[in-house]
Amino acid sequence: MFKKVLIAEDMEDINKGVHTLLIELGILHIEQVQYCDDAYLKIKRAGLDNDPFEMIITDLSFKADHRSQTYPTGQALAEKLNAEFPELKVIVYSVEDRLQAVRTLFNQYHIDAYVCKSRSGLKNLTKAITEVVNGNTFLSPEVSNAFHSTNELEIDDYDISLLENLSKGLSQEEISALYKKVNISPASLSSIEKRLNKLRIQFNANNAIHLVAIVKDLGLI
Amino acid sequence: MFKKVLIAEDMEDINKGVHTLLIELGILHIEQVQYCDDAYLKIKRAGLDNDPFEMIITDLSFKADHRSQTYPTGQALAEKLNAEFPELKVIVYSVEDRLQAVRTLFNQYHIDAYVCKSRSGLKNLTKAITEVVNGNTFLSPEVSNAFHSTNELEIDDYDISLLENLSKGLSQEEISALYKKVNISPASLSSIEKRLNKLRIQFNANNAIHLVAIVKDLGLI
DNA sequence: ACAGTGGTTACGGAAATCCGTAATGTCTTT
DNA sequence: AAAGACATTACGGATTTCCGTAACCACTGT
Repeated sequence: MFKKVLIAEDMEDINKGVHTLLIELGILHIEQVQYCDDAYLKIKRAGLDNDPFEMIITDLSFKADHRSQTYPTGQALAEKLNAEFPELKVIVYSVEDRLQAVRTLFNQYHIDAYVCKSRSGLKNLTKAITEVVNGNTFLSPEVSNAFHSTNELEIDDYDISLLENLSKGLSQEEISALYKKVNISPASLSSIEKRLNKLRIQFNANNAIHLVAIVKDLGLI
Repeated sequence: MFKKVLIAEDMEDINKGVHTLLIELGILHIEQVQYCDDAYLKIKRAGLDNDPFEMIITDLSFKADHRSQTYPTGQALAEKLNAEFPELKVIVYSVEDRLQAVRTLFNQYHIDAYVCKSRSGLKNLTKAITEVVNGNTFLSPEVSNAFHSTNELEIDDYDISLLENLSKGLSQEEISALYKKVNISPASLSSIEKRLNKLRIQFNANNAIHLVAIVKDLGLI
């Protein structure tokens, strides 16, 4: 079992719940922070002191408040940690169940486990810790089909990008202009319309609003 | 301080966090349930055994699963408890910060405290317990304007219904026709447009797609 | 009763979407 | 080099959304 673990979670109650669990698991040195920036600083300092953390358990979303943050989300923190402390084990513990987000965390930021907060969140968190201790990875059942999945054959990164920009409030014309600027092809309004039309048919959506609602529910964006 | 308290909260981690807090507050007899129906049964049984609970701390939303429930939400539970056990102190502990919901809980179901889950949720929960012990009520600062309500820029059930129908792919004209059919007022296309415009401003959304994406992210629909 | 307020409805024009058709481009195959 | 397949772009019109203005209620009140 690990000896030194950090918890990054803005909600006091959850933070406390996880803390109690870690104690029960026999972890001796546990530290807690409520901001990603504090997490980074603590890890950095522990490294300099030659007494590094072995693992961090972090949330994804941290409610913004008066303190401006370099790493506003667990995702940003994971990216930084992966670059600077690749040996540190990272468990993400979040309500988020978007498959695309989970994929990114594993593939690009090389996290070690992803646990969904849910009714049996702590059970899964326990399993995840056990697996990570043994050098394995862990994926909550809620998002287990993020990898060995049969679905979403037809849609590619371009489609995802399109849907994301739509959901961010860009009009199709603005997306066209954006793609022309950053040299993404196809960029014409006509092509974007056509692609969205294909997606609407594929997902049985009545209109763009419906489409975005559906793919958000599916966790594609 | 109370001696016998019940916690109703479906999320394991939060349940555990609150539990630890209650121990620290010196409450001797603490029981925990993850379903509202179990909460009701435990309270009922304790009453029959002449060893009633003095207080319950309950969440509002309980994620539905295979077990079908008589009281699916904390609100339903609060209503029942108010009718059957009026002397039982009730603290609602929820992420929900909709003023209308808070007002209903206090005015109709006579709960004793409402605490918002947030970064400093447990601090407020501690205050709430202290107040309730002394026979007072407590209201989280996040929703403190639920009663001294000068600002009424919140969203009501009509808005939610509108957003849900939008996300289901109905056009504004179809929604208008639907509302006319089932006698929901206002039903005119013009009013629907106006209401959506208000919501767009409120949520800083560029268009209807953006709006639906935002409220889905917020979990409003 | 009369102005004032706020909510509902009506209308019109600008913008964005939806959707079909057609032209152009690119690449492969022969 | 020609033909075919397929992706990209262009264009036009119908529909829908967006947004401002204004008329029409109901209700309030010194």
